[in-house]
Amino acid sequence: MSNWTLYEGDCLEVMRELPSESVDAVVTDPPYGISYQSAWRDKSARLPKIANDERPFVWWLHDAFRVLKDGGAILCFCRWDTQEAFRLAMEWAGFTVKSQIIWDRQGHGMGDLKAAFAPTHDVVWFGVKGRFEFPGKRPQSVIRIPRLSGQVLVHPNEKPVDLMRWCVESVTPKGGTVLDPFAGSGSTLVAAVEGGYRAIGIEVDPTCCDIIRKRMAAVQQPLPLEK
Amino acid sequence: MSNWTLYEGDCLEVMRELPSESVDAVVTDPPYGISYQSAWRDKSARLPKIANDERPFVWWLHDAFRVLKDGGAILCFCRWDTQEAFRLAMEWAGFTVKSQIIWDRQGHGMGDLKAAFAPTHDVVWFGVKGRFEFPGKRPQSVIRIPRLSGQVLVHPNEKPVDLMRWCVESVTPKGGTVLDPFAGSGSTLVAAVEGGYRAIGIEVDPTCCDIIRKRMAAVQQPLPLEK
DNA sequence: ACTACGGTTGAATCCTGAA
DNA sequence: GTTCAGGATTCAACCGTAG
Repeated sequence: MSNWTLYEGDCLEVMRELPSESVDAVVTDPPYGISYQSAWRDKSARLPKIANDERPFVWWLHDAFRVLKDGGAILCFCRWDTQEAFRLAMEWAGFTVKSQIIWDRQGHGMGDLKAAFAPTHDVVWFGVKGRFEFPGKRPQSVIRIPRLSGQVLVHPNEKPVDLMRWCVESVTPKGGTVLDPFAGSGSTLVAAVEGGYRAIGIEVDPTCCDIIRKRMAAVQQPLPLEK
Repeated sequence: MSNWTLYEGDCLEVMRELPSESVDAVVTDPPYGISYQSAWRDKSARLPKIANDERPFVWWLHDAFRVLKDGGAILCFCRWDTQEAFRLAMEWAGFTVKSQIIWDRQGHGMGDLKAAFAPTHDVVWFGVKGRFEFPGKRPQSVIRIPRLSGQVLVHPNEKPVDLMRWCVESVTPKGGTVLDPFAGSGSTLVAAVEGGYRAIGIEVDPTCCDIIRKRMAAVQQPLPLEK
């Protein structure tokens, strides 16, 4: 039996079916706007980008709270200018937001070249349900891992596995279950399963799902041979 | 004639008297609104409470906007959990908040040891009035400078001069005027004057003012002798 | 009286870097 | 090495007051 599951479907619908208090941690990178189903596919289809398409997609947080065990944790990626929406929604969903974590990715995109600092970081909110305790050493609020370069990307928003491993290991009890409702390129699942955790992923885009299954097949190679 | 001025008094009263559009940059570290008092050891050894620290102290922002030249910038330090108050108030005062900057100070205090990441960063909001342009290279959003330890003067939160120099140089035109309405230990003034800028400081605490004057006297040593 | 709540006090926690 | 102080804290315990 496999220690990971991928649901191909809308995360709101899938999460509704997941049992309460069944996962130890939620680690995810939700979309910001209405093109959340697949920013990637939209891009290749050359849909025009709407300037104010920055509506944070927070509706999964309610079920995320229900599905999480008491004493469990959530790590939610966001951008500096949408962070407050996610922080508020997390609180409203029942989480206690305990920390702002900074992913110092050391490389930047463009932004406003004239009048804005080159953004080399992303924000990750850390929230808890009930009384949480770190499974290991207390981690620090800044994590410095270079972002993936454009050429190795299989997904526009792909996170380094090292980063996701740090996330998972920081907040999940050994062997626990990690849920990523926006699996995307699957880095969270790879990191979790490689680290000996159980993983549940949800992804609506079929192309992404194919990529995830391919990546996970490689991970599933006999673990003892690795490392 | 000196290239720096220190006003000993309440920043709201002093700023009211400053002429409009007279400074190129505001760089400051206001009371966070966390009612902080270090409670290590016994009561008698405690440092004095920071004035105006009960709630986020944002009332200076209105005059800060007026006093700033068009095209000028503001850098405002805050903590992750009070940052939103300052961002909102900056926008209300007229600034356009362009960037969130992270000071990775690489050392942390205590916080919630069980259920919060060790906070090793502070947030700095970057706002502009009108059309701003960086005087030099476009800076990045994460600045990594170790915090001071041990040699604290009076404030529990003295900033490294290197950090303030980076702040001042990033946003102030060469030889411009920098205003710090919460001069505190005076690091901003030291950094500005050392860098060939003009500096205006305001500080309400007489002890802090003495320390600032002492530090600035050292800075005023013939500059050519310094490195 | 007994609980409920708000405000204040001090103990305790762990990691880092200086001694 | 090894000890030790110190840290933009949080939490529990303890009041006093109010309902």
